[in-house]
Amino acid sequence: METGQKAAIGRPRGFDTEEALERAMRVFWEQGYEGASLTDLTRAMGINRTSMYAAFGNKEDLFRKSLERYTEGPASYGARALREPTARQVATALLNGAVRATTGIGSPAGCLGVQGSLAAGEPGSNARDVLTTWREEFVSLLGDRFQQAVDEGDLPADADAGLLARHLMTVANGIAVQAAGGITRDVLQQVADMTLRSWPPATGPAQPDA
Amino acid sequence: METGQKAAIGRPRGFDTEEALERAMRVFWEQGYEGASLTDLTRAMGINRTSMYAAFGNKEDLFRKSLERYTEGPASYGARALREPTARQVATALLNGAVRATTGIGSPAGCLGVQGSLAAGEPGSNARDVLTTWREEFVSLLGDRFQQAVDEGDLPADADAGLLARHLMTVANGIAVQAAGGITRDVLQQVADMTLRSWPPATGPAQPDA
DNA sequence: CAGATTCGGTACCGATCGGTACTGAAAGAG
DNA sequence: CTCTTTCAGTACCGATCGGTACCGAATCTG
Repeated sequence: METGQKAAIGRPRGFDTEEALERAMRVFWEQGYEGASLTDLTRAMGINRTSMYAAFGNKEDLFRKSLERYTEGPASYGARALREPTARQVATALLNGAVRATTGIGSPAGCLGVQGSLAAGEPGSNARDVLTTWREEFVSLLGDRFQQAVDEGDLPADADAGLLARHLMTVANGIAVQAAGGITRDVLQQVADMTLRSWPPATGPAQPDA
Repeated sequence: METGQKAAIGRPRGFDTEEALERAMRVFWEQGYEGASLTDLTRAMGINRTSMYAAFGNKEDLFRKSLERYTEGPASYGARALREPTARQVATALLNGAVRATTGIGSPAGCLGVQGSLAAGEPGSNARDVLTTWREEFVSLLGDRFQQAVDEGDLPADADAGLLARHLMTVANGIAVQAAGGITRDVLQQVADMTLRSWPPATGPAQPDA
């Protein structure tokens, strides 16, 4: 109904839904779910409240759709990374992509999937849970990809695919936090390079102290 | 005035300031600055609004004081880590401390210094900046500590102390994000161990692909 | 054209936001 | 005791929150 076949009858919509969603996404990205008011959102979208509710449902729906757009836009490096031919290339593409996406010159600093809502009061708890699920789904896919690499002999047979995925996600999310704090792209790229230089890290028992 | 010499005249305060601050800290920790309403805070503190304003100033002051208490309480592992005798022990204490603090059984999941406010609207921008400064101050201290290790020969002469500090902070903050998403202590400890197993990572040119 | 449908805009809903004036009681000094 | 100070509580402030009823205008079908 909202985005199905375009209704043949009635006055057509006077604004570009995709353009409006793009602008809403950026507000959520910059200010988080709770920090983005309807006034902030509709002002950035260039439409009024009524049109927003008619086109997107409510604030929570708008947030979900913004996250979808974010996934297919600024965060599409994640899906691309999963399709890289080797585990090392997957890791490299993921961290490089995270650095680029969280420090884009024309985009808000940080990652919508992290700073959109980490902790929230009751009215924002749904948005927080949506983001948690969003992150965990990616970790799961990443773990599957690394397990495939183990099965193919691309990673050592005793490698813990899930742990490698969790480790990489931890660094990627850490990069997002640094970026939100204003750390520059070149510094974060050095952090990513440093992580990748010792990747895959050993999964076995701890190495003795140097 | 607020916490100086106890005024000899007038009715004495009917609640424990430290206890009330501890409870406020936990609310900010769980719900973030914007997600914690005055009603949430005062209800948890067991006092009414008037008493809170008289004792702590306003919501922003209460947040700052909660962060101070957090620094000296749940986050005191940071200062302790800086006093470890070797750079490796500093890194180990920091990551192990982060894992423990963000997954404490009786405490909210995650780190107040991260999820307290990463992105915010205008009314919460001060709190966000306070936390950014808080994190950056620690990175600075950590960098100083590693530079000292370089000077002492505890780290290689060509090691980039600032970058090592940034890298470690990135992992620590990433751990906090995972913890906020409900990831368990043992998994995060494995992530920390994995990071420490290849620490200090090489600072030089990238190693060739395996 | 007539009729149906949706547009964008205003004005408003009850609830909650952070913050404060006011009040009567409690506890100090003298 | 009186006087002063601060307590804790209620009730309220204007502003803003997310969300909606209503409107005239615009644009479709037939």
